[in-house]
Amino acid sequence: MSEAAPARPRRVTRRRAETRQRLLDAALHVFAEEGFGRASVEEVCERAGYTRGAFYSNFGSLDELFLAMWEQRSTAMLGALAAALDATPGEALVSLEDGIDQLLALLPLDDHWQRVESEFTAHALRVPSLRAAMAAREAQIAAALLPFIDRAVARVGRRVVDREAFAAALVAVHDGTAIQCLIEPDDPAVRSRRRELFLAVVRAYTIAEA
Amino acid sequence: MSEAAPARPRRVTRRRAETRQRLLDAALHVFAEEGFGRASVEEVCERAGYTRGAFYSNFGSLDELFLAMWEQRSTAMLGALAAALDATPGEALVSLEDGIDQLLALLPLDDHWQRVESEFTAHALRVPSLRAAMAAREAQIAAALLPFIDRAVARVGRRVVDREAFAAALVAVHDGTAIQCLIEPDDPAVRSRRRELFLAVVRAYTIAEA
DNA sequence: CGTATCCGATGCACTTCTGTATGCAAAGCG
DNA sequence: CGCTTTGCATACAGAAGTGCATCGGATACG
Repeated sequence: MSEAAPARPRRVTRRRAETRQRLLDAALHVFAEEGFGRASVEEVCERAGYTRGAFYSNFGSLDELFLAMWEQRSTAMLGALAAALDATPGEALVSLEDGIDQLLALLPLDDHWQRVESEFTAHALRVPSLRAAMAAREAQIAAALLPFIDRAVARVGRRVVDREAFAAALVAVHDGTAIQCLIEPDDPAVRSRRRELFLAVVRAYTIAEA
Repeated sequence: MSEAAPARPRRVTRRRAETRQRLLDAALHVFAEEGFGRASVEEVCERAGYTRGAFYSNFGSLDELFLAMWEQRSTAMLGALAAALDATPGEALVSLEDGIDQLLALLPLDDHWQRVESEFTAHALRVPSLRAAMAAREAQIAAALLPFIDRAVARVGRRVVDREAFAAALVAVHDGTAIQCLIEPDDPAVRSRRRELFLAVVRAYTIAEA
């Protein structure tokens, strides 16, 4: 499932894993500061405290590194989502508004990540193999999200009509409003409009349970 | 309002204007193909049929060129919008669905521009001066859109409740779904879900006139 | 037409990045 | 405890880009 191993995937020693992780962490910062397009292997390594030898021993290219980064991020996000849902007391019904607020709290709007991801998305659209990888991953995430959506919607006493369409709508609204929040981070109206839009979408794509 | 003049703004001769325009046109293609981050002055010049001398005589940097490009684009878009506004036959009532279809037809989803703009947006978020310029321009566009929205909504027999919020929601939905359309350009379901989402938003932010 | 002024080409010195090939220390294994 | 494998540093050769300074042909203009 995962990407083809970089060079020689002989074993995954502890040392190697740590180096990999530091490179990944450094890369996020470099991408955020310089932009994904202007980032160089050199700078990522320097920031991580390694040389290019370490990089090419762990990844084949910056693209490959990014895909690894994305997998980490998305699995972590799914994990957090699962944890949050499990933590909520069983069947307690919540108001729709409260449910939305809880959902929005789960989407942290990390500036760095948001910027990097949108930039990489644009980049991936240009490279067929990357686009395919991204679409596949996207589908995987959406599939993993569906059961959560059902549960969350049930908690506010509603039922989803078309799950696929609803999931796509949520993603679109999230992406679109996230950009606005980043452009004008200090305007509270942007945030409240974001909330309102989420509310409207949930109302439109679900119906109140009897 | 516009940026500081590139190098020496002595005169705007015909020759100079043409060179400028060719550089701008070439840049759009290069940005679209290579990505804004990976594009080089060199390649833009080569594609335009000039050397770097011409470039630095007209622009101070790629950023500066892009801002010029953006101003051109957005003013052209506003012009087209105004033209469409004037061209629509007076008061003929249309069904909501037809209205949405007409709206979607007006948003051509130009691949090149869409990609370039989203990438540049991410880039601009990193540079305060660029972000300010972008926010200002964005506000200007939104203001220009408002009258169009009012008229369009009136034509489908409805009335907007909160115009600002509605405009922001439309932009967010447009941005979010545009990305999805670019990621999976061949999936018709994506397009129809886009239409459905627009419908839902219009229904949520407007009320039927008596 | 003649000439003063532009405009872009050309050449250059410099920096940055790439990818690989080789070497060496440390970690794993019998 | 010695030997093998692993993981990263270092060295190297070269490609590509940058920004400037200078020059000559083109252009506008009286």
